[in-house]
Amino acid sequence: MADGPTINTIAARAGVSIASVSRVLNGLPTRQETVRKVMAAADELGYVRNAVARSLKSRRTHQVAFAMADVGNPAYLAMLREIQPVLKAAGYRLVLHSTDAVAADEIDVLRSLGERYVDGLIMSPLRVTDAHLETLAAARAPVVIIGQVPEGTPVDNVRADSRTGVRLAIDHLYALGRRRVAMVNGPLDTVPGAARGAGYREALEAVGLPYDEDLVQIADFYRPEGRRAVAELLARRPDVDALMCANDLIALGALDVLRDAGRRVPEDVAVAGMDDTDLAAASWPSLTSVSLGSAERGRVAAELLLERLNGGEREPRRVTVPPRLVVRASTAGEGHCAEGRSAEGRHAEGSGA
Amino acid sequence: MADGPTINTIAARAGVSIASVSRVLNGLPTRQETVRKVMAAADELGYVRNAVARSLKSRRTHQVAFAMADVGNPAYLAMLREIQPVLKAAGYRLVLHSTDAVAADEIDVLRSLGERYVDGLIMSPLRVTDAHLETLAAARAPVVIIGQVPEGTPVDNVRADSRTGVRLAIDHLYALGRRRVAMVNGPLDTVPGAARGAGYREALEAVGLPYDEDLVQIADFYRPEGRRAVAELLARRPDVDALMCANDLIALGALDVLRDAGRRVPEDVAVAGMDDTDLAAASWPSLTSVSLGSAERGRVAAELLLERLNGGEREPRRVTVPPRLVVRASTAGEGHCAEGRSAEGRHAEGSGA
DNA sequence: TTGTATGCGTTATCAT
DNA sequence: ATGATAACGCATACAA
Repeated sequence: MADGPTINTIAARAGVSIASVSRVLNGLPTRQETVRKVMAAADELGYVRNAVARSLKSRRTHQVAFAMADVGNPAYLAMLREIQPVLKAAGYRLVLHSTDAVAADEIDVLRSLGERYVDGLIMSPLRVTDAHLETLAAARAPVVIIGQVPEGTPVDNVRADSRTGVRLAIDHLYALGRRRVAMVNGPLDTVPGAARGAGYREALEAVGLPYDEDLVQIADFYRPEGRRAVAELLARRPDVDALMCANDLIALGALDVLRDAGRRVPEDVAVAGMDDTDLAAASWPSLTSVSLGSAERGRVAAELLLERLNGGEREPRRVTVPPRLVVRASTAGEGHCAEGRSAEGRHAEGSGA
Repeated sequence: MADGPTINTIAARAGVSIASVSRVLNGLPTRQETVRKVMAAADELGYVRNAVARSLKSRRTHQVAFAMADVGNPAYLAMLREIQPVLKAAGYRLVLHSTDAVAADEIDVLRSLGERYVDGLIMSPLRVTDAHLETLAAARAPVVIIGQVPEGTPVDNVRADSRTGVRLAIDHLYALGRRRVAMVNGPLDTVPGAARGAGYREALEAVGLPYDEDLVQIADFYRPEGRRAVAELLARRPDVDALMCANDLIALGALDVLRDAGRRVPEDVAVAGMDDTDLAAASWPSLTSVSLGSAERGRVAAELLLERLNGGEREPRRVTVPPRLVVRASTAGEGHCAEGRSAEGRHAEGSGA
């Protein structure tokens, strides 16, 4: 852990100037003999370039930040899994921020771009406030937002379409013959909650089912909340034959309650979730879920950012990633584990003994 | 995104020297009037300290790297979830590396410490080779290894004890009256596989059960592999009444197969996993699992690193985190969802609409 | 081809 | 209390 050698050390050792050392290290045209001497000295001394000094000079850190609301959230992790390799391949390091969905923290991250420790930022805020937009406009580095931003905001923007996502699921349930399709939605004052609620109404209308307030139940986006909500719903409307849940955790809660109540899934009640997290494939019965393309959104965001880092200025771009319905046992019915059994062998075991 | 102001800009604006600006910004004793002028100028210009220049001068980046084998692995994520807040609280940023468990990549990360873009590193390698140890010895920044390193390696080291972990589970199964306890282990040439195999033999001996080779089946640490292995095992030994699985994914595969075979869990066959990932609580029946303290190992590693970053030199320390058995429905029996229903409401929903 | 000298934005030492 | 100035390690314009 002793102090490492610098180009000065090498220059002295090789008997050349620091300029020559720098040139050799950067592959600029140099006499063979000099190259040899420098490389030899560098090797012997175990020289490694100082990234900080290099950044100060070049004004590039080759670091990119990703600010997620919560490291523990599977949806963000799906993004992270895609973002990481894209950045790595392009020679960028990833700096991770967890903001706990606190607006002030998110704004701090935006401001901190002025410190110039990263070349750009990918951020996925839960909701975008005016303060966000203000800071965003003054951001000192390129930013890509995963989520909803108002029209005209001068940043690249990657969004999901959960509204259409809900429609996909409802169409599917309807096609299976379900006619009393309830919605267990998240809080309506959240962006996802509002969009999913709207999708539900639209979808019912599209298939010609009446909208019945009795069939809508609000739950926070957690499993215990899902249990509570579905229990209430069942008490009020024991005749439901399908549950559209606003995310996988709520859906898992629904499965718990239905099981306890002796309702078979999917025979008596079909259940669909959203987000298509790892948990959907792990549950039993495995859970039909609407993928909102978290992974793809992450990948696209990373690509947009890289484009801007390399290419420089261009018009802000907006990309919407289409949802996709992943049908599993909780709605399909034939052979509970039909799907959900294919490609989930991706998690290697890593704990030491 | 214009070029930000520097202390020179501020000095000019405030009519003082850059030295005074720096002093004010760092809270060193300065005349009130000067402070006022500098702060005013800084505010108006929206000044933000350049972290790169600062690092070059101070030789501290306030960044720490965490190198995990696979961003997708829940065990590493559990570590990350704990590491992140600890570092954040101490004013450090987190740089994430995913090495895909490739030794060469891990060694690259160790070498890259010479670039001085981080002040320290937490690394969790799948296995530690001689090349690792060599590079480790020459590392240019403090390193904490999560995993097994040979006695005498000059780094802080946090380890799990999966051997004892297996014993906990076997004791539990024995106490429940199970007498034909099979082991579905990972490959024996991996560190975890070897340790868990040893734990199994030990545990059997401790409770007075004979070791029967027929009851041991090897599977890779994935769910489909778990299915394959358990199917073979059942064909060979239909009389097993308990399965000790080397990780949760294998255990989930076991549940699949047992269900298809019409064996009730836990009445006919009890199943235990390892790692206590999120999946264990999501499955049905919920899965009894041995926690190897991934979260705590992460936290301890972060604390050890911080200690060294603040305190400077001291003897390398070694911490072993004890395992803990988390009993759920797959072995407990009374009311399938008794446990596993408590505290898994932690994942907020984050996907935009 | 090579060396000298300057600047990147800070912090810190030294005079004043 | 403040200002001029020298590093920190590197890249490069310019001179030789």
